[in-house]
Amino acid sequence: MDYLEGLNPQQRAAVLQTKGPVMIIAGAGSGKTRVITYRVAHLIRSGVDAFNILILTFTNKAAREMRERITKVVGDEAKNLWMGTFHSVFAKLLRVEADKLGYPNNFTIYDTDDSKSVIRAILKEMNLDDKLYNANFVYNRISSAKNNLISWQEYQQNEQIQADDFSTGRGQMGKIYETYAQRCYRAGAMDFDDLLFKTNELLKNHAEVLYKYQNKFKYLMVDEYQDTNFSQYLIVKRLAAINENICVVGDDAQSIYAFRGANIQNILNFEKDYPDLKVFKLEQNYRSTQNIVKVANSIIANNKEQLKKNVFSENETGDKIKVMRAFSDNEEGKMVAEGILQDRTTKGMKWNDFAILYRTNAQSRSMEEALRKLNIPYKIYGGLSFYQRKEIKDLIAYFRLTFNPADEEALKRVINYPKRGIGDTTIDKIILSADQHGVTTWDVVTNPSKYLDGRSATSVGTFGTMIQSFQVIAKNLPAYDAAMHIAQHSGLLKDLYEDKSVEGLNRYENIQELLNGIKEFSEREDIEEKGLDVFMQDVALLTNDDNDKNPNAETVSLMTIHASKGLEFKQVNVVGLEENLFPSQMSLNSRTDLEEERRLFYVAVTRAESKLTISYATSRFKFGTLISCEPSRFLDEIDPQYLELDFTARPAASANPFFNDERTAWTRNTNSGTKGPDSFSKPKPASQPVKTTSILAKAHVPSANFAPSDTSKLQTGMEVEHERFGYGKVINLEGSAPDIKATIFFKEIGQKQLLLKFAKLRIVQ
DNA sequence: TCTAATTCGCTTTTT
DNA sequence: GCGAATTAGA
Repeated sequence: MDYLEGLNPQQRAAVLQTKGPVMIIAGAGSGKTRVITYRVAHLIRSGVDAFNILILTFTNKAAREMRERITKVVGDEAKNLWMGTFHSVFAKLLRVEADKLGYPNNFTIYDTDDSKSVIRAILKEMNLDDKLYNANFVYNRISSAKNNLISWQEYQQNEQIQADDFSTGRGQMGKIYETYAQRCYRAGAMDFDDLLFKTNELLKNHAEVLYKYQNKFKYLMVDEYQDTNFSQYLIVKRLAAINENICVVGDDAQSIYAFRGANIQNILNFEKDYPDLKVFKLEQNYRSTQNIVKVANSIIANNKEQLKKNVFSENETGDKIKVMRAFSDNEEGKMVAEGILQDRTTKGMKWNDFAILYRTNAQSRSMEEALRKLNIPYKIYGGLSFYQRKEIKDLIAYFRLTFNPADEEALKRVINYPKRGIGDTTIDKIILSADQHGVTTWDVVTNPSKYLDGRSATSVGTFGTMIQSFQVIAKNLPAYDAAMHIAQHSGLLKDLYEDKSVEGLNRYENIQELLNGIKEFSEREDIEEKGLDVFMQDVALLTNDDNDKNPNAETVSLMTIHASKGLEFKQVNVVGLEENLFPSQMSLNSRTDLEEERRLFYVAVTRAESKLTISYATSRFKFGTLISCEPSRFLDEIDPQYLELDFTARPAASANPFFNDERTAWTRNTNSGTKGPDSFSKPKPASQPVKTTSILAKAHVPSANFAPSDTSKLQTGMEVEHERFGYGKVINLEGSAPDIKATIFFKEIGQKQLLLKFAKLRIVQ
């Protein structure tokens, strides 16, 4: 029981309460992971069989780390715990029970791209306006229906939903949902939401299955409960119904996934579901300085909807929170990078003590450039995952098709890659025939002469035979050999090998890396079945951090705030505190959305242990144009006594001629700044609307006599006019006709490289 | 059917 | 200002 020492009274009480419904409200940095770890350890030490414990986490990484920590306390017994994300745990369960839902056990998991591609195809077939029925919109609408357990039948029968759709002119939504669901079913595929939706269906309609898992999972724990959606909520509720040994852990202040269906009410209403609920509040923050905790509290105090708690810290007071103003996104990057460099030198810190957090991935660019200039090593988390790269998806599509030949998205992806003369027309015909004859696309591919005409039938038939040969190989060879065989005989490896461009080389290396990964899998000793099919089962649910080759490298971390949840760093920079960026423009229409943004800011701030720096820029590039920005309203909400302002930045004189004094006058300047942030807002002249107008967004208006000149005599130093880019000076010419490339510095937009044969230029002099 | 050029839409976050 | 998707031309 030594693990109980070193826990505070609330933590200890939460660990010891192993029976019945329990809710642990864990403030930021309050030792939540420790409590979960020790609670599980305590369950096992008290005689509960690890096989009877199910722990649901939000990310694979969290599950992995938790398992490691539990292993340290209880040893190898931790291997027997069921632990993972909702999606991975229930995908595993569905693979066992799939036949009860009419699915094959080796069903494919469609990722978001697959789903949207299916939707796009349906919209095309139905001849619907793809502006009104935007694929993203349709996908989100179907996704949110599924997350609320509304089937396509219920969707079509629900008067409220129908009225909504008709009022926006999208009366076909129900039909699209129906077709989408049937298409997925025909392809033996489930999308991300189906993994939860179908689990509910299974538990609801098959009493014996429900009973089996209720008795298997006698103890349930759910981490990050504030981020669960209705579908997840009901799975948990159903599984816990007999024993009611259910423990949820979360923090309503850190609920940041409502946009994808998470329902904060799940945590706020938990008490209603379980009247004899025991609630434990962990309020002491062990992570951050008092100033950081107080700033966080003053931010979240602006939210109306929240559970009462008092997060406090007994750590040192710490530095005040520094607020920096920059004049552009690039300058913001420079200030952040210089600050990091300086602190590392003067305080003797390591690069991985620092993190830069931002609202949107697009912001990483200016940060990266600044870090690179100062030779600071950094790593970007998030962004395009390894498994989302085109070449990886291509090879995996071959694997998918091998094990589930009904998988239409995989078929569409590779039937003509590498090129085998099977064009769009033929592919459309395959899908159409499948529809008309009520068979799968695979039936068409394997009986081409029955459904298709001469020439295309031959090439399709050859493709089908090839996939059939892969099926034999995959059945008889270990994962790595099978994968290698498919990569070679599909022609994919050769195709990439022959591409000698930099990107091509990269793609080839990525394929090698995937194959290496499969090889490692083949050689693992803790897995008995080592077929490629077993490897494939997890692939769709893997994310970027599951492929982190060097997690302990000494680098500065760059990531979105969402990705930073659960992490901590000695020093944190939160950047881009601007209206329409943070809070995001999308959030400004409703209180609930705005409150979610505020919780996001709360999450960002509470990642910091000893030093927090916040910054904003008064102008930044967005969609390739420069816009001016106002400081975020969140800055005004912070209690100013904890802040220290750094408004020393001056616009660089030569960097951009369009930063004139008139612009800088818009924003607060140094003299009022140092006294205290009575307001970060710009003075707003009544007559002149200055709201985020794009000062350079307007296109260049060509002069009246604009006509492209003969550019064959163009020389360095000449002044030219471009139809859209405006006036500029030629600073370099390279290459030989007709491929002469000109480097031109345009007054309004800066340097550009143009190919003379394409560019329409008028020579001014 | 394939390739290259052009247009489009995008930037909120992700299992 | 980028990558995907669409379109035009061979």
